Amino acid sequence: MGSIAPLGLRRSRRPLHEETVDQLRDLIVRGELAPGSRLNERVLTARLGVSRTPLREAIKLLATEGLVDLLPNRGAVVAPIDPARIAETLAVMGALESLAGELACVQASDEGIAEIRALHYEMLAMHARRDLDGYFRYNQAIHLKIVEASGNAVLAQTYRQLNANVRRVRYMANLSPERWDAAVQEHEAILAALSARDAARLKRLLRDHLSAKLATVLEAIGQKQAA
Amino acid sequence: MGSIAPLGLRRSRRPLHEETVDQLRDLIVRGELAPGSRLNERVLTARLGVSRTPLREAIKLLATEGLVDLLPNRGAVVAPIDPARIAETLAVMGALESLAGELACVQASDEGIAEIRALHYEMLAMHARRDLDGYFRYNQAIHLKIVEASGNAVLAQTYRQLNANVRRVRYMANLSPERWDAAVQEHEAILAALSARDAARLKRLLRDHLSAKLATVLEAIGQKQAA
DNA sequence: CGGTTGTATTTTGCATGCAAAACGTCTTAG
DNA sequence: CTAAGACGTTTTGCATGCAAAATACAACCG
Repeated sequence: MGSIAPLGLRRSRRPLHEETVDQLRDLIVRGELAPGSRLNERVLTARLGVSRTPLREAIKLLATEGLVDLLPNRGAVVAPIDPARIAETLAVMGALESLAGELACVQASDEGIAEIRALHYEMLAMHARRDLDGYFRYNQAIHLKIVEASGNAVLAQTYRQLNANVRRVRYMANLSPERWDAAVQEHEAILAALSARDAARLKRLLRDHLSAKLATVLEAIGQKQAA
Repeated sequence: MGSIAPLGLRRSRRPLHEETVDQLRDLIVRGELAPGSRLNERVLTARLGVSRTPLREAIKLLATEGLVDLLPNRGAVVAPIDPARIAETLAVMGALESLAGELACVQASDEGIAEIRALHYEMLAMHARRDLDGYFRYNQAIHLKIVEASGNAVLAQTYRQLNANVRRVRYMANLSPERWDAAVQEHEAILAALSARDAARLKRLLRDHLSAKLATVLEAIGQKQAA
């Protein structure tokens, strides 16, 4: 089922452990490795085509990101999706985006804002087509761009790290049409505030947007667990 | 010169790579491994008494914390103290503490607040004695307690991680008497707002306190680099 | 028949080995 | 005297080996 390790041609410049981190994180975020499932080293080395050393380094990194739990002497498991933890994470991300919005209103270049606007329209296109996957992709890209537009690299990295954990939920959550439409409206307002470089307003909008997302996500998780 | 590895009695329950992360982080934060110095694996294995495997795992973890920089095929160096990066980090920490304060006003138990008050008085004692080291220790403890009192574990962990990077500066920074006194005053106000569970006020105080800290730290770094 | 203990197997945790890349040095040509 | 190149050494990156902890299983005892 899973794709075989590509092997062969390694443009040697990318360290194997980094590559492995990215592959593993992707498997976890996309849910291909289910929450709670054990990370057997022998199995994963075979699947990813690397030896245990870089694999173990990768697992430890992902543990600090909260994507896996380390059980001493018993290996690692994919971290379960804990609604309380997701809520906490989104609260933190809300504070970060809020700060990012403030900074972006001052720091962002006109080109940067233009790029965000472009992504916004791409997202609208996905929304019009009811392409949920594409929508999520552009949605993510927009939020990330805003965070990057803050010009604060530490902020951006912290945000990305937290985000990995939340993205996992997406593959379980089906947005209701109403919420989807509302989210798009919120994005319109966000873009307008950013374009006007209205920091106070953007800050508030981003925080509210994240709050709404939190509610949506928690509801989705609730449904999933009830099912 | 450096202390020899303790060796011998390992209460086997603590994984060696974790132990190594903590030891290495401590060496870096305390400045015993100077910013910019290379992390030679052979040297460090000898110094810490572990083999290369857990050491390398530790180095990679610290890289994600921003305490070391990884140079592909050329090992790792202790991350230089970059004033711009410190500033960015403190901005993020300000947002986090600000959120933590808001939450703590709602979430904290009376006992939790009492403990913070106790730490505050310990800190005052250190201030009265002009014990800068002790002061810093209690200062840290207070800020950490506030963050923990938010009841948001993700927030607390994120904060701690960022904090490691800032703590390094402390060992270079000598507070001016005026700034020191002002900081103590700010802490008085912070404690008062927390005791009153005045979220809006605490939020603002914490943000301002961090801003002042930022200014202090940047100035200290400037002096150090000028020297 | 249930529970417990002894044993084989698996799996992890750590140490070490091996090849390739980087680094330093010495030589030599200009 | 400088610069460039070749060679030897060091160091990293990854793979693998080995011992201990954990797990699974089975026989034995109650």
